[in-house]
Amino acid sequence: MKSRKYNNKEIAVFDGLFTLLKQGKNLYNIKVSEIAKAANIGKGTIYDYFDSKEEAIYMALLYYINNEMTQILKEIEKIQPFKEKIYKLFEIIEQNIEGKYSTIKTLLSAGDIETMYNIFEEDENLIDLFMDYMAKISSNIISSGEKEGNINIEHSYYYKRSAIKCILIEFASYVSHKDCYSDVTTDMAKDVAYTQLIKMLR
Amino acid sequence: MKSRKYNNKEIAVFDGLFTLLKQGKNLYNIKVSEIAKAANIGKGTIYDYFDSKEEAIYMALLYYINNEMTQILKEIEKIQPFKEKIYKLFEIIEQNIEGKYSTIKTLLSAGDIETMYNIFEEDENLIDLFMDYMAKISSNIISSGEKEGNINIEHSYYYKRSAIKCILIEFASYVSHKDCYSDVTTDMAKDVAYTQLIKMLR
Amino acid sequence: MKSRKYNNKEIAVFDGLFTLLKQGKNLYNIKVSEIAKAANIGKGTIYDYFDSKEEAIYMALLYYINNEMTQILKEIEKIQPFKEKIYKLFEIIEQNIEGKYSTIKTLLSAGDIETMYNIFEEDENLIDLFMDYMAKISSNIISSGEKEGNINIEHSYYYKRSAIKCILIEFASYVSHKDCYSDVTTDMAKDVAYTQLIKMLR
Amino acid sequence: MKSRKYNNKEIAVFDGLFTLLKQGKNLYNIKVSEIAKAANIGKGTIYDYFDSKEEAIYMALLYYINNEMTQILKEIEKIQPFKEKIYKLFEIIEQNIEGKYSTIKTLLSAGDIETMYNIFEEDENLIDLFMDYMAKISSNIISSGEKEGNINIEHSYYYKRSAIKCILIEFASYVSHKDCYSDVTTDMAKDVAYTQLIKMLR
DNA sequence: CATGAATGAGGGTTCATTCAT
DNA sequence: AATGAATGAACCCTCATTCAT
Repeated sequence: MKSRKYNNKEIAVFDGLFTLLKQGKNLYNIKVSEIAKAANIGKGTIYDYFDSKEEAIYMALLYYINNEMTQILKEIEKIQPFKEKIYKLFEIIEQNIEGKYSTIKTLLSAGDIETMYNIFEEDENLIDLFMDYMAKISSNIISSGEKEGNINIEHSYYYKRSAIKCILIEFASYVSHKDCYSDVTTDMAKDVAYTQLIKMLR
Repeated sequence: MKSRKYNNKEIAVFDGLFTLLKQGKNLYNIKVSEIAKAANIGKGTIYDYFDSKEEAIYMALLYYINNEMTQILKEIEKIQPFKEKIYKLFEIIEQNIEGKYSTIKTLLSAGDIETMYNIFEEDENLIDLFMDYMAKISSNIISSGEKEGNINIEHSYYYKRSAIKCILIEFASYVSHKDCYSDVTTDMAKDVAYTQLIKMLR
Repeated sequence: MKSRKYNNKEIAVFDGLFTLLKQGKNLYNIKVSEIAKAANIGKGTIYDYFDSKEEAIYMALLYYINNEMTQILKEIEKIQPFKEKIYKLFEIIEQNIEGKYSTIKTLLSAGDIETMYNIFEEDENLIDLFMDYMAKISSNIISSGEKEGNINIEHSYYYKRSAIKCILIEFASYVSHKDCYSDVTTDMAKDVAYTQLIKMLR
Repeated sequence: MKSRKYNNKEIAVFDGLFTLLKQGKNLYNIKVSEIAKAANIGKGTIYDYFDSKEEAIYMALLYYINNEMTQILKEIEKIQPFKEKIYKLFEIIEQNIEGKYSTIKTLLSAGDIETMYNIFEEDENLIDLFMDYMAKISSNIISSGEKEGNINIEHSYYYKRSAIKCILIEFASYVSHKDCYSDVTTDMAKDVAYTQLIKMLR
C-alpha cells in the first residue's frame, strides 16, 4: 500500500468532495461541477488530474480513508491500557457514524462502490486498505491485552482479531440504529460490547 | 410493518430487477429499460404501478428482503437445537454472500440506498424491516438456547441479541473477504464464531 | 450499392440537415441540436436511429447524393441528342454550384469527410457511390455519341469516360471561380468545354 | 498577392501543422495543443502570433501552398520541352496525392475551409493564390507549346488554359481513385491525358 | 390496460483561449 | 518574450419519463 504523493490540486479535489459529503451529499448523485465548485477550481481542471469523475471520487475515498485510518492507528498506539484502547475505538466509531458523512458506512458499501466504478487496481482498493489498517489496530490491541493478561494466548490470531472486529461492528451497529434500542444507552452498549469481548478472549 | 399485496405486474418488475442483480448488474447503474425488458413488460407499464424508477427499485428491495427473511425465519423455526440454528444461519449467510447478488450487502449499504432514493416512509424502510426480522430470529434462537441451558438468563435481552448479531456479522465479514484469511477455512470460521457466542452467552 | 429503405424519422433527419446546409451552415460546425430542430424532432430521437452525429450526417450525405444522382441520371437518359445531354449536364452543374449548398463541392471534399468521420463501410461510401453514377451517366452519353458518330469508337472506354469527366470538371471549376474569369461568359465556357470534348473524342 | 515575411515562431507553427497533416491528422480535428507540441513551442505562444487557431491554420495553408506552388513553378520553368513540362506536372501530382497529406485535396476543399474558418481576406485567399500560380504555370506551358507548334494560336487564352487545367485535374482524379480503374496503369493515364491535351490544343 | 416511440433536461468531457509567472 | 496550468463555454449523448395509440 504505497502512500502516494498528491499535489495541491488533487488534494483540493479530495477536500472539496469531502466538504460535500459532510454536507450530506450522496456519493452516487454528486456532479463534477459541484466537486469543482467545492474545490474552488474550474471543472476542466479536474480532468487535468483525473481521467474521469469516477477516478477522482475513488482516489478521494482512498486518500480520505488512508488519512483517517492513519490518524486512528496513531491515537490507539498512544494509549497504553487495553480497556482504554477499546473505549477509544468506541468513541471514534460514535463520532464517525454520528457525523453527516461516515467513513465506516462508506466502507460497508465499499463493494458496491468498487463494482460501480469498475476500478480494480491490484494493489490499492478500499477494502484491502481498510483491512490492512484494521489488522494493525488489532495487533496493537491484542499485544496490549496479552501483556495485561486479558487475553488467553492460546486462541488463534484469527480468533482474537475477529473477537475485536466483532464487538466493534456490534457497537457500530448500535450507534447506527440507536433509535431501535430505546432502552439501551450508549454507555450500556459500550459496556456490553466490552464485557462480551473479555468473555471471548479469556 | 404491513405486508402489502402486490399484483402480478408489480411482482414481474421485482423479479425482473432481481434477475438483473443476480446477473451482476449494479443497483446504481440499472436502467428502466433494462428492468422492463427483464420483467417482460413495456417501459411505460412500470410507471402505471410506480411513481418513479427509484420507488420501483425500493419497493423491490423491500419485497425481496421481506420474502427472504420470512423464508429464513421459517427455516430457523423449523430447527430445534440451538447449535443447529446457528450453523443453519452460517450456511444461509454463506450462500447469500457467495452469490452474484447479496441481500446482506444490500442491507449494509441500506443507509446509502435510502439517502440516494430520498425515500423515508415512516413505517416501511429496509433497515426497520430487517431489524424486525432479526429480532424475531434472535428471539427464537434465544429461547431455544435458554431451554438448552446454553444461555445465562441473567444477561439483558440486548446483550443476548447483540451477541448473536455480532458473530453473524463476524462470519459474514469472513465470507466476504475470505481471500484475506488464507489460513482460515470456512469451517474454522464457523467454529470460532460459535465458540465466541457460547463464551459470551454463558 | 443497395438502396436502403429509410423510415420517416430518418428522412426527417436527412431533410433537416439539408435544410441547414442550404441555409449556408457548414458541415463541420453543425450541432446535433440544430439538426434535431431543423428536422422537427427531439434531440434524443436522432440517437434512436443513428449511433452518432457522425453517422447521421454521413448517412444523410449518402441519401442525398443517391437521390440527386438518380435524378440527374434520369434527366440525362430522357434526352436523346449527344450535345443536348452535355449541355444539360452543364446546366445541372451550374445550378448545383451556384446554390448555397453544392453536392459537387461536398464530393470534392469527400475524402476529407470520410477521414473525419472514420466511416469506411465496405460497400457504401460517398466516392464509390458517386463514381458508380458517373459511370452510368458516362455510358449513356458515350453510346449516344457513338450512335451519332461524334465519337471515334477506337478510343478505350477509359479515354472516353475521362474526356467527359474532364470537361465537366473544367466547367465546374469555371462556375466555382467565375469571378476569376472576367472576360469569359458562361455560354463561352460551355462552348469551349464542348468543343474540347468533341476534339478529344474524334 | 503580397508575400509576407514570417518570423521563426510563425514558421515553427506552420511546419508543426504540416508535420501533423503529413502524419495523417485531419485538418478538422486538429487541436491547438497538438500544433504547439509539434511546433515545439508553448500553447500560449501561438496566441502571441495568431488571433485564433483558425487564423493559424489558415495562414499555414497559405504559406505552404505558396511555397509549394513557387517550387512547382520553378521546376516547370526549368524544363524546356512542352511534353516534358506536362509529364513533370503529372509526376508532381502523383507524388502529392499519394502522400498522407495532399495540397491538391486541400485546394479541392478550399471552399469548405474558407466557409469553416469564416476568413475572407480580400487580397489573400487560398483559391486566388492557387489560381494565380496556375495562371503562371499555364502561361509558361502555353508559350512553350506555341514555340514548338503544338498549339493552335487561334484558340483563346481561356481555351488554352482550361485545356491544360482540365487534363491535370483528370489525371489527379485518376490518381485519387486508382482502385476504381483496375485496368488502367498510371502510364496509360498519363498518355491518355497528354493525347487529349494535344487534340484539344491542335 | 399496455406500450414503446419520442422527448429534452441534464451532466460528463473536451479544448480554445487566457494570464500569472 | 514564452509558457502551460487553469478555465468554463460548448456540445454530444444518455435515459427517466410521458403520452398517443
